[in-house]
Amino acid sequence: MNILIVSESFIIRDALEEIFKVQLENENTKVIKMLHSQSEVDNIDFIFVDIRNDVVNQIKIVESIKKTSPEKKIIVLDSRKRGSVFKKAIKIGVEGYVVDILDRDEFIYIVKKVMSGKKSYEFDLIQDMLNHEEKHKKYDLTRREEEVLNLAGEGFNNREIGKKLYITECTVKKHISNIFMKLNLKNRKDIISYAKYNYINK
DNA sequence: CATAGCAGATCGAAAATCCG
DNA sequence: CGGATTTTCGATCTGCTATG
Repeated sequence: MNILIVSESFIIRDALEEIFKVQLENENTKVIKMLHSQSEVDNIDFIFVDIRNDVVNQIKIVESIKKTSPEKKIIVLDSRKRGSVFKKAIKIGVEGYVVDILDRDEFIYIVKKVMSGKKSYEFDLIQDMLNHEEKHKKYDLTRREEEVLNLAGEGFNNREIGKKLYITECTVKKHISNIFMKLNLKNRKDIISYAKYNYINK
C-alpha cells in the first residue's frame, strides 16, 4: 500500500512516518507539507491529511481527489475541531476524521480500520453536528439576518454592513448576535467559514 | 505601557410588518 | 383588528489587538 502523509508540522510528519513504517510495516510511505495538486497522489492508496492553516485549499484538493478516485482512502486531521470542516469532509466522503492523536494504539486501530474499507469519525463531532442540526431547525434566520450573514461572510465589518443595508452599526451588531445564537457560532471567523461551507450566498 | 478601535454581549424599547 | 414577530436603534460594559 502506498501511503502519503500531509502535514505542515514536521513533528507530525516524522512521528507518523515512523508509525506507518515501523508499527504498520509500510515501507512505501511518503511525507509532504501540503497538497498542491491532484497529480501528487497518482499512485497513492492511502492519504493522511493534517489540515491546519490553508483549510479551504486543502479541502478543495481532497474533494477533487475523492471525486476522481473514490477508492483512495483518506483520513483528515483537524486539530481545531471545526464543525463546518467536518461536515464538508463527510459530504466529500473521506473515510476518517480525527481531531487528535492522543493514543498510539487507538490511532493504529483507526488507520487499520480505514485501510480495511471501514469508516471512522470522531464521535464528539457527530454529536455536535446532530445538536447543531436540531438547533438550526428550531431557529431559522430571518431575512435580514441572512443578509447580514452574507455580508459578514464576505468579510465586511459591522460599519460597512450598516452602510450597505442603510441601518446603524448597532442594528448590525444585534443581528450578528442573533446569528451567533441561532447558528451556534462564536465569532467572525466562524461566520466566514460557515459562509464558505454552506453556500448561503444563494 | 497607554490608548484607540473593533467586536461582541446585555438590557431595553419603539416602530414596522406579518398573519389569523 | 390585535397579537406575534421582525427590525431597528441606543447605551454601556468587557475583551482583544495593533500601534506608538
